[in-house]
Amino acid sequence: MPVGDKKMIDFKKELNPAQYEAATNPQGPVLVIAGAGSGKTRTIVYRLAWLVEQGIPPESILLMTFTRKAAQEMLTRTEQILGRPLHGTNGGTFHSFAFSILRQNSAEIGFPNGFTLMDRGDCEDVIREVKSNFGFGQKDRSYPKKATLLDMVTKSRNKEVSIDFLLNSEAFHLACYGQEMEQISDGYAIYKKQHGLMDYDDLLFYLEELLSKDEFLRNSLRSRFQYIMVDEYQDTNLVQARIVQHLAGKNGNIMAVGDDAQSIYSFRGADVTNILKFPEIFNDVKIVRLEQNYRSTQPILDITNAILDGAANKFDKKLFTEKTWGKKPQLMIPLSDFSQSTRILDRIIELQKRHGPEEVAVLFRAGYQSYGLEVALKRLGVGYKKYGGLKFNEAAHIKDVLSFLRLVSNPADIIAWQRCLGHIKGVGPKTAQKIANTVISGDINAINKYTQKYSLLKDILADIDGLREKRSSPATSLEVVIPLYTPILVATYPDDYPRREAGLDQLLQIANNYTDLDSFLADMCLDPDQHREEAAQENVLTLSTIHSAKGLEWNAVIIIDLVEDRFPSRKSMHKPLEYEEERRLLYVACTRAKEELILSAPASLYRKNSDFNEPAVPSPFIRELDNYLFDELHESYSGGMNKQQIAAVPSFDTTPRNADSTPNKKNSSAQKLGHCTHKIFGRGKIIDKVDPNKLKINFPGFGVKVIVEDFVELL
DNA sequence: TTCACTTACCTTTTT
DNA sequence: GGTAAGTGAA
Ligand SMILES: Nc1ncnc2c1ncn2[C@@H]1O[C@H](COP(=O)(O)OP(=O)(O)OP(=O)(O)O)[C@@H](O)[C@H]1O
Repeated sequence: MPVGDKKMIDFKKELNPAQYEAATNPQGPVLVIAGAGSGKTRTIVYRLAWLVEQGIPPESILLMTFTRKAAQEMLTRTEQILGRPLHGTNGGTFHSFAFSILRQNSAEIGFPNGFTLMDRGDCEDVIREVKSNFGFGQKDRSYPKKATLLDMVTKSRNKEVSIDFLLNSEAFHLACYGQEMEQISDGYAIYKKQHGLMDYDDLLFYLEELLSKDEFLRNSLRSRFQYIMVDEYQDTNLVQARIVQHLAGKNGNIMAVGDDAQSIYSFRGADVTNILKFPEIFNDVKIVRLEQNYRSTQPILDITNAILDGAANKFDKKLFTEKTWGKKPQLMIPLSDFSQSTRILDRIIELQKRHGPEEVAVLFRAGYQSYGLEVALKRLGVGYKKYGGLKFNEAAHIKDVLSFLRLVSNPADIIAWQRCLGHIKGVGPKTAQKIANTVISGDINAINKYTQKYSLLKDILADIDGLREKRSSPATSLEVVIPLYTPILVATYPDDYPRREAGLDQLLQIANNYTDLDSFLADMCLDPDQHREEAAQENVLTLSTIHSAKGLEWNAVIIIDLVEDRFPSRKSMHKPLEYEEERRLLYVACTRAKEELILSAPASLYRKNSDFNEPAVPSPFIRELDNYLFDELHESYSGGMNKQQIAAVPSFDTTPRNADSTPNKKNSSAQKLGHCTHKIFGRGKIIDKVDPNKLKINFPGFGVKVIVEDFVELL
């Protein structure tokens, strides 16, 4: 018997009793609902290992996660535990799973010639096309932009509410466009269908359609996937939950895992009621709660609990840890976002010495917030990998090249035609469409007329036809397309083309991993992060958006730009539901830390329009925390970081100021508002009181500023 | 219809 | 200070 290197796993030793119960009871529906760091992911991994040890065929296991990377890591982890490879287990996202099923059954859902997946930019292009075909918003600058329109269209789809309802509930200022948006939405759907295109939402809805109408397929998938596990269930949307029901059945061997306090994707239609109602939807659900946090030290847990305590709807999480030791989190107040980069850089280097380069991460709300730090890191030669933010395959030159390959696979893809042909001199969107229609119709004479007029067109068409006939691999195809495209690249980006050429090389590297063109093209949408892995250096610092950091952990975590307007983002400030989601986002961020947590709230932000540093207020989530939860460090004008002198700095008091300590709004027109002084701008004249606690002040030499009143001293 | 120029408006988060 | 959309000449 080839027992060989097979390890014996002591499940009882590796798991606590609740985890053990969840991992080793595979029959029937199970819900694991528990706080951050309580070992939910670990439970899934051990369940996988346990199933395989019991002799369950790996290919009868389906693992759904929120990124492919997460799935991959869990499978790798399982292999390590088992001490042998795991073949045939299906792990991925709902979207990638849906794609794999749909491409084999495309005719059944009305795509007899297959379909092409669109990324965000393609969808926006279609929206623009549809909008202008309707003639909506012509010459009207205030008309919602294509990005906004697409947001509303997909959000109404994901939340499964009408556009009117959506606008009334969360974008009231757009409510007057409801009728036209409804039309755009319909037009968008028709356009996609006509041109063999699908967006991310279509994958899910068509899969649902297929599962509900094709009983044979449903049953065969059900018997194929006997054991289903879904991670991060709090961030699934309604249609995903229905897909799970189709696949598992109400009595199926389904394990859902999640934490309602970590729901951070409602902006794209995720609905936390999925996890809360799970016990009602499935039969005889075994509910497992985990209460021990194995990740973080007590002081970090204290601050994360305090962040949740401020939530409008309380979470009943009582996490405890045995790591009762540990450093208090630090709140750093650099003088500006500019100096934040250097101060943080100092800390990174110090932390990496103690924890190792890979055990340090910098997290932020939005991708652009790390730009300053990235410049500083590059200057010092500190390696890093970045997750989140701008996507490699959304860069114009990558999309250009890919659009050639898309035409090989789907000639009906007008959006791709427009990209390809748009670079020919004298050809714009309209001509491109005409040419495309001619090519599709196969009218040789008409095609020849065009190729005579546009010499480049001849080469393009010949290459596309050639590649289609030879059924060339993705890499071979790129090797044909890139030389064709390079002159265009050089002409379009005269100062920038070397960098972009390098990007095309990287694309070629990725293409080498594929034999099938359609899989390659789909994965460029479904797994937009793989180029990062491709180029990633080992054992380096991580920079990541918080969304992309979900489920991960590091010894030391730094969160930057924790100031009002940036975190929470300005748009969420006045929308209670979004505001609460921002709070959970901060909770997710802080709970990534095992031993050290540093929060940074620069005292001023550089504003491009005024070309000045304007004072910034720490995030309300920070202001509302009790001071004993963290140590506060302020950057002095000489550059060092000092423990705060309580009296010398403004207090971040959340309680409204006493009315008599500030000028009275009621009489502001009649009454003199007086003067004040500010740390940076000096003495100024108060012009007006705006918001509940902000003042409009004219500082001689600096101009008019709006400043939170805590930051000025009234005279 | 295309393209180069001008102007308005912001810059979440992701499959 | 960068993109997206409108303007007007060719
Ligand atoms: N029973 C246990 N014994 C030892 N370590 C554990 C145990 N359970 C979990 N851990 C460790 O705690 C850390 C957090 O676990 P895990 O990532 O599974 O938590 P999680 O609940 O998925 O967290 P999150 O919701 O934040 O993603 C990991 O380092 C894991 O190895």
